[in-house]
Amino acid sequence: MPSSVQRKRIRKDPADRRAEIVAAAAGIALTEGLECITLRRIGEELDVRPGLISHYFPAVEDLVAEAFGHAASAELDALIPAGRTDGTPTRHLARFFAHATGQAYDNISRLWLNARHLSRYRPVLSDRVVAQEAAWRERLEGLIRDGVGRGEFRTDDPLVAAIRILVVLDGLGAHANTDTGNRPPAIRRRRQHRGA
Amino acid sequence: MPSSVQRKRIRKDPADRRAEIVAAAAGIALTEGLECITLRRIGEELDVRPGLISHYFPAVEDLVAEAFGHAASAELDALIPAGRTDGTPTRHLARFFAHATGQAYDNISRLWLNARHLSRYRPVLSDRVVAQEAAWRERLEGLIRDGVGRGEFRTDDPLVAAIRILVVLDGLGAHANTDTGNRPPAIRRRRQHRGA
DNA sequence: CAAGCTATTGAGTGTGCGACCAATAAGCAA
DNA sequence: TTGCTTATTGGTCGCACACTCAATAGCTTG
Repeated sequence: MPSSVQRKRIRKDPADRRAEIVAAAAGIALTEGLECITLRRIGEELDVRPGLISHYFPAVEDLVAEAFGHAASAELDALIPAGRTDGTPTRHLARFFAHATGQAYDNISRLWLNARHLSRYRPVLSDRVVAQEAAWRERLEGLIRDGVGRGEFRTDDPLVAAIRILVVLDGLGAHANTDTGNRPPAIRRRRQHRGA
Repeated sequence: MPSSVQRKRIRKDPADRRAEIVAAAAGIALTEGLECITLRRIGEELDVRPGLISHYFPAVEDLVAEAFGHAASAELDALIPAGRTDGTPTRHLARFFAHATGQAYDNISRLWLNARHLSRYRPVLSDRVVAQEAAWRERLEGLIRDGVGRGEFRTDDPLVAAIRILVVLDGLGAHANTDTGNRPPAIRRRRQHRGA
């Protein structure tokens, strides 16, 4: 009868189980950090033996990379929806800045910081990071290009403008783990977008 | 007679030994990363038993923090000398930019990235990072303030200008582990300094 | 209902880590 | 030279990790 002493096995469809593992790992990555993605930790999260995680991901590094990709691309979709049809570019960009400079974005900043550092040791993760960087850049560039087309923004080079925005965002996000909360207002204040 | 099978003990002055340990740890931190600062690794580096490192640093975390502080403050001194008497602020700032955007700075970028991430888990290190951030900010602010006093730069708020520079530098440095080397020239090109 | 496929478990291996401590010997002082 | 202080060693302990694999049991199919 005891639920913990003898647990009933739950046998799931492999695809579902795999997705479940990735989702759990992505959650851990966001809240606790990528190095907390261990066979034991994920197994505990899903109430499953560590060996099962190994079964789906023979090398943990692959799960780490997958988890990062999952979390990062989900966040990107939330930040700048993929198939924008509603709203103006200006409105979308404003939403982007509002979210990306808010406190709720701290976990994402931490994740990027985490992933960029860990990339030093994990080639598979590194590839994912590079891919996500490209995805974010392209999505933002597309938005800016759209705005330029509609006469809402002015810039000679939407790609460079996008990169500049992302660089500043990365620079601000670098302090997500150490910030004591006393940024000068001039830094905290959202920048006006401005041509190249 | 074999040097490795039975090593002659070398007994050093505690202060010297301690400094030696910190220097070795700082070197490892720069080249291999802060998580490679282990009792075994540092002991090997100095050809000494791991227990000795424990003797000087009962908690490894303290050594990690010390090593980071050592490396970071040494780099700051190399970047912007403490007691500037030679050269103009413009020249010093130019030197600063030249060095901080060069490839030789990659190890420093990696170290900052490393430290900022690890700060998430290591409070002692976190304090050091905050302190070094302040030191860098103040040193750069002093340089800018000097330049403003001499009429070489123009800005209403040297502190904000310094922070902006550092934020961009952090943003660029975030990619030290993943960069594939194909940055658009417009991003690579050193920015002109410009008033607030 | 029976049989087979395979998702899941349980148990074990080897590695590297920080921490701890009694024993040892280097160098200084008497 | 002798003796003392203490820097240094060698060994050990417990823990967490990834990875492996034979045994087990849930589900589906005939």
